[in-house]
Amino acid sequence: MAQIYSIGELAREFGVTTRTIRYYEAEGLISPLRQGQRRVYRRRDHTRLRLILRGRRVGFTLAEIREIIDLYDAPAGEAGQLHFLIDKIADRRTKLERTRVEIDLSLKDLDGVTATCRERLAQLGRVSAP
Amino acid sequence: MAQIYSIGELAREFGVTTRTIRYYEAEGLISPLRQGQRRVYRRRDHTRLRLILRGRRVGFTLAEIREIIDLYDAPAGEAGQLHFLIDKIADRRTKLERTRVEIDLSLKDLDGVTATCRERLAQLGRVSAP
DNA sequence: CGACTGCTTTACGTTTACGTAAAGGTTATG
DNA sequence: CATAACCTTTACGTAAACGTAAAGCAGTCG
Repeated sequence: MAQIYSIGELAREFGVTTRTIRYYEAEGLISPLRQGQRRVYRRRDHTRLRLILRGRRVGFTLAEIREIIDLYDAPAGEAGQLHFLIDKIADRRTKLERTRVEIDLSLKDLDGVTATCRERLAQLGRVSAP
Repeated sequence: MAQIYSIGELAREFGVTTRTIRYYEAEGLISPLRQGQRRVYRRRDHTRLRLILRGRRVGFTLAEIREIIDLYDAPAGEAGQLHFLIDKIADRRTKLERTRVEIDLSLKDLDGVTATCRERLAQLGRVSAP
């Protein structure tokens, strides 16, 4: 029952190209198994890719994403490493929360523009078709 | 009382380089006045720059930002243009709202990682210093 | 058997958003 | 008057994140 995927299946599901997925592998973000030449992706790779793409959409660079993944991947080690990871995550949280605030501000900006548009439309209506 | 700024002042205030500001001008995003050779920025340019930088931080490309700015800048014209602008803004809103959702999901992801870290730390504590 | 489909590697190309000199004009300051 | 401290243009360079093309192997369908 162990779900596996080919690179093409993953690409279709997530709406990216196979090039992108191979690139992430080359950058050390995913490590699929192999059956002969072929890449074989497990559930954890699937999850990993989902997290990577989400990270990208919220504005993280691949380097930032990798920093978390790397640390999370091999933290069997010392407490120091774990604390370091926790700190890194706090950094990412801070960035995300800032971005959230900016998004809310941007939404207000856009509302303002829309309002101005509607006013002008109303004016046009009054002038051209009184 | 009309506030004006030099390019250096703007750069310092917003924490960007003058190169960035000149680049935005070359890309048609800002149009400062000139006094001789020198660029002179008014309040509206100041506002414009703030909006551009915010747009960037929330994940818009300069092309997306310009599309709004361009349309907003010269919409004295027809109703069709105004409707087009309103549609574009709706697109941007949609994108922002999606990003917001993804940010919330990412925050949950990060919380999960942190929780795992803390558990492992607790285990380490129990083992190495019982 | 041949053509198609899907995978592989290698490698150069591209876009975006600037960075980084280089070479020079202009205004204030010691 | 020279030397900063600004500004200017021109132009080549760069990092990130892929795109795209070439050339080839492996299974499978008619």
